Amino acid sequence: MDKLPRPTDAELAILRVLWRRGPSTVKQVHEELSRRSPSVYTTTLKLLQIMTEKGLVTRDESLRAHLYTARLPEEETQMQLVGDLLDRAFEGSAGRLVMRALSSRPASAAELEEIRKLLDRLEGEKG
Amino acid sequence: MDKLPRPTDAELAILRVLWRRGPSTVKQVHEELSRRSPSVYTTTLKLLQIMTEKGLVTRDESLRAHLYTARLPEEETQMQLVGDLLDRAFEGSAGRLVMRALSSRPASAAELEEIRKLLDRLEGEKG
DNA sequence: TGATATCTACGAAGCGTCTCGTTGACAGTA
DNA sequence: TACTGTCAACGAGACGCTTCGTAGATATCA
Repeated sequence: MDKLPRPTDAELAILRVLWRRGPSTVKQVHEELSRRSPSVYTTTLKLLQIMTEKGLVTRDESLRAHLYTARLPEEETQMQLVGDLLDRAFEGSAGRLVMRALSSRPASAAELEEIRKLLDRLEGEKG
Repeated sequence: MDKLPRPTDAELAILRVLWRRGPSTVKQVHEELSRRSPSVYTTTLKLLQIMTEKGLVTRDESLRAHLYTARLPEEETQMQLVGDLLDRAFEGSAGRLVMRALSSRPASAAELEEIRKLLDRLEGEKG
């Protein structure tokens, strides 16, 4: 039953807050978001309601201030988003996406090392 | 003057056709798209008109059947899209995006090798 | 010339996203 | 009880995306 829709930009911003903070009230999410760009409380509320309908978040109504939680962990959503972009713009080729990512942004030496290890592991599997 | 907007899904599908075929008429783009999912000619036309307004494509009107061309090459658009995703879902960390991409889709041995070479080059630059 | 095919242009409609104002429920406090 | 603050719910409006129907211009051909 569970094909969750791709989150929109505004929804993703909310998910980032929920991943960082864990279960949060509308007020908490709103304060976090308003720190970067001021907005109105009810906008955040409305988005969380829509996200609940879509299944992107779950809601605990046992307290007066409802608690919202991201339904999928950050890693899973990231994989979904990357897979999506892969199909839409890279004809499914992960290799080319990686090339573009590494060319467009510098990665730290530690990250590069980690990627190298992942490559070793992947090539080992094929081996 | 040139901050082009991020192309939508339908727009990206059209851009893919233009990158593959080069300058094309509405009819050619539409036939290519309809192969995968049937649609109406004027839908493709309307999208190309909007994309012209946005600057995503340019139009050569010298012939009766106008010729549309992608304004940016595929590589550049791909870098823009990856950078966008990086900011929206990976807090700017290219390393983590690469990890997710490689974990979520198998890459060919040749691609892995190419990535390895890129890593060598990048680490060489850092010295 | 007149009929037909091929194009572009235009506008509207359905839908989703995002924002915001208003209302009403509920708790705490004087 | 009355006042105040906090919260969710609801609905409307603006905008963008996508689709499509229709109209009008232009070429082709009998």
